[in-house]
Amino acid sequence: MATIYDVSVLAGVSLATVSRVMNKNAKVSEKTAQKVQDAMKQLGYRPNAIAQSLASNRSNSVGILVSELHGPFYGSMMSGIEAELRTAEKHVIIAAGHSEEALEKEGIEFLISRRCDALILHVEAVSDEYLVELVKGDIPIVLINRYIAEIADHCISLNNELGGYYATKALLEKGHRQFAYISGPSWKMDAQERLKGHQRALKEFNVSYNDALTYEGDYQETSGSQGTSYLLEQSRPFTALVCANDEMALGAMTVLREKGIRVPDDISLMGFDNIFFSQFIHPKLSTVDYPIKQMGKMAACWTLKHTFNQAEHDITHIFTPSVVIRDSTQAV
Amino acid sequence: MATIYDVSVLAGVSLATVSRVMNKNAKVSEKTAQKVQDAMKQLGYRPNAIAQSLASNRSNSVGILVSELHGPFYGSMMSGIEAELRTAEKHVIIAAGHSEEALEKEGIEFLISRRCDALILHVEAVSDEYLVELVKGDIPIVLINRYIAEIADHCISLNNELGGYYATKALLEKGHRQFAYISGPSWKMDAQERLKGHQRALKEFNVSYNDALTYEGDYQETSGSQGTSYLLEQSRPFTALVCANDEMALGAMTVLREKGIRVPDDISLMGFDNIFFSQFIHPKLSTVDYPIKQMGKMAACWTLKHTFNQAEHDITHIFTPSVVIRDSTQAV
DNA sequence: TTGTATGCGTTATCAC
DNA sequence: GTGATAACGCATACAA
Repeated sequence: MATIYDVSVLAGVSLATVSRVMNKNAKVSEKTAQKVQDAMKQLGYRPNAIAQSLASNRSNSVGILVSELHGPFYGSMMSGIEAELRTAEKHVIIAAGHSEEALEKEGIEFLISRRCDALILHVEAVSDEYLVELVKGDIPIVLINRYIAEIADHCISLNNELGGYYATKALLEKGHRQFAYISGPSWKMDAQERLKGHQRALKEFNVSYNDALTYEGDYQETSGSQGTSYLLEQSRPFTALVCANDEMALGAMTVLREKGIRVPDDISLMGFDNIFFSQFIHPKLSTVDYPIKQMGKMAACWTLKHTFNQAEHDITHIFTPSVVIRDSTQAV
Repeated sequence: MATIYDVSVLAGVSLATVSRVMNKNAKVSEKTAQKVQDAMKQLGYRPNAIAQSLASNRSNSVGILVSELHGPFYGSMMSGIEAELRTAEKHVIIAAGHSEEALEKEGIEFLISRRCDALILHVEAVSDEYLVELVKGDIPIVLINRYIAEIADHCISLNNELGGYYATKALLEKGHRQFAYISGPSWKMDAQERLKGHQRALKEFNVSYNDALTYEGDYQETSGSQGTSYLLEQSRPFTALVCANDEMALGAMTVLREKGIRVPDDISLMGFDNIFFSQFIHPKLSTVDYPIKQMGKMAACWTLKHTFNQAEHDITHIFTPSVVIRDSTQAV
């Protein structure tokens, strides 16, 4: 693979000059520039980004850590980030943390070791302290879907508690008083918050929260199905089933249908996230909108502002969820 | 950020020794090794992967190019690749090509410039010639979902034509004789192949292919909806609707339901890909299984074999699709 | 077993 | 405007 040196020889100029025409950061005469361009083309020269990074101490890339590479949620997030960064001619480097502390740390190490100019992290397993410490380092870091007071200006998050509150309140206002709830993993902050919001809404309407009608899922379809089966077996009647995310709501819907329970006639079903598919399933799922794509975009803007000094971006740190009522809920 | 030099000074040894204990590739006495480890810990030393790459000419990472970062198809593919590579302690660098020639080339350039040790490409817009040429370069490249005869051993692909054939044949065997078809973008190879398979099956059963009952979609839900509306307007009856992928089938299902047309009672619906969601929608979608996750895994194995000399992997180059009959199809 | 010296492909700071 | 040349942080052949 041709190097800058080869180009300089062929063009009959110095290394420095070749570098200059590549980066257009200094005056080079029209004539020599042309010679260099020709030489580059002739050799099929491609700059070695690794060497560039080492020498310049910047890589024009931002690292992204997500829990999983699949799934509608992370997909939207990655797309939102990438789209914004691409317009700024920055690249993304993606790693997966799999919601495990060791892997999340390893992923972060990897991204730092690759000398990303900034990091966008969706982490769930590492501690607040670790993150606070990390942020003190010399590489700009922004957290997505996580709020830590001490480093609030590094956080782009959704008010999950409010979302949980809205979801349940919407049902309460439709007259529902008997609730079942399928939560996310209790160790995940967002799952906790959403449940808290659910409970707050219940309290506000003087409906007692029933622990026996709460099931802890893992945010996947299958656990939504299992949870629903479990809840139905409790033989305590409920008219509304709130799920902590759309995937589990989908699993729930499948089981309800199998058991001949009609949605929303017999049971109203509420999801969370508003993943793209939720509007295509039947009945169309009522849910809470999580503007993850915009948040990804915002995180990308944050990095542009803090790393690449594009000061024109206004950053929204906390996003507010909104209820989307479709066909899976009705008044009781 | 501490460098290897700082560590060597603190530990009172040479640069080379520090390098040795990092890479464990040469004998170092227990004692000095310990000193070095301590120094590294004390300084919070992290090796600079960029510098390592430059010096050693390998990066322990493989580059992946996908069309989009979102969507169930690419999500599964990326996950499959990453899972396999992680067990081999290799990292993954992902870029998006957005099915546009310029962006795909740019993405490839990026990955090469980052000195990935190998590339796994899902490209749709670049030409065969370009790829053949690319493969001649010094970096190992494997293509996923694309078959080019000249470089067949670099391809991991599905027999899309056969999939299309199976899909339609399954319906024909159930007695259907009036078909409508929603295809993918006609410039995409896999869309062409699937359509060909569809036509072959029809021919085999002496059913004439009707151009007026074919709609070209873009593989997205929305186009499935649009296509279905269009086909219905043709007022030429059909009992079976074959979609070139599951997302479009989902869009189709939504429209059919809105128009009061029952699936499968009035119209049988067939998808393609067997995305995870297809088993959770109602009625459960009959489809053609595209083992994209395993194919991703296989592509990863290919790179391990060709780049990192892990010869133990047996590579399957062409995967065979299989029909999955669920609830959206029935005999006529 | 350990140290020295050189090179990897660029950028950037000087001079001229 | 252009050309030497010293970094950048590490790996590695060669010595010791």
